[in-house]
Amino acid sequence: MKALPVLCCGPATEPLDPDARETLAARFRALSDPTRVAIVNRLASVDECCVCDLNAAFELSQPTISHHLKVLRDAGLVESSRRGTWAYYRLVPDAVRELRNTLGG
Amino acid sequence: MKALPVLCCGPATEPLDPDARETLAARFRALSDPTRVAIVNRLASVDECCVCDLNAAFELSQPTISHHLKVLRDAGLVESSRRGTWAYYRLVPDAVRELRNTLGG
DNA sequence: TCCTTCCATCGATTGACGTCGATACACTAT
DNA sequence: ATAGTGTATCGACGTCAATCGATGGAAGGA
Repeated sequence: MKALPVLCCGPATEPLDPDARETLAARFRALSDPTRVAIVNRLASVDECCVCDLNAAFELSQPTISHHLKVLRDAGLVESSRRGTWAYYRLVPDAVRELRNTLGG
Repeated sequence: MKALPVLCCGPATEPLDPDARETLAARFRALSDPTRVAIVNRLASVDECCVCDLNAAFELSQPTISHHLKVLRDAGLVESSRRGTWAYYRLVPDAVRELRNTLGG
């Protein structure tokens, strides 16, 4: 996912071309679900988290959690790595920071 | 719409209760559409805007624009006032700032 | 009063999303 | 090999959202 230097909603914002609108909307959409907000929130306080812990933490089926993680991955908000049998997910701080910056400085 | 002091995604975040998850997700969902991002972006640079201008600016039907404005209104991101025949929409800067703050300081 | 303009709402349709069970895949241990 | 566990993907279902045409309502002008 490319960097997104343009602002959308803060002071001194410049007009957005259709591409930028789509990109921004896609990123906000990744956070438009309560479960995904909660996942990101949890990752923000934990640095790294096993999927099995997330499965236990949210009263949702394992495929549903896996789906939400994929949405967050596709949005570039989280990244994963397998170590042995387990998959660990981390937040991508730069992605969150970029998203915050698009809301104005 | 109430204030939302809790952080969701930044450093030193605290766990979110289900209510906060819903509220945050609802606000992000309001920005999960390219047209709504563009509307907010436009309002951020203009201070006030007539609906008729928005209807002209986006190649969508008048009911569709009205629908998006209602979504943004319900999310507390914009507010409107009628003067004569025309309706004027403004950004609610505090709402945007709050949203930015939930992404971390 | 009647007509026109601007905006909001209604009803319908189409497409996208959240959820789950079933299944497939990867790794470990026996 | 075989069994078992942790994760990802698939297919399907129900629900919600985006869009439009049609309609309603408010304000102003002839």
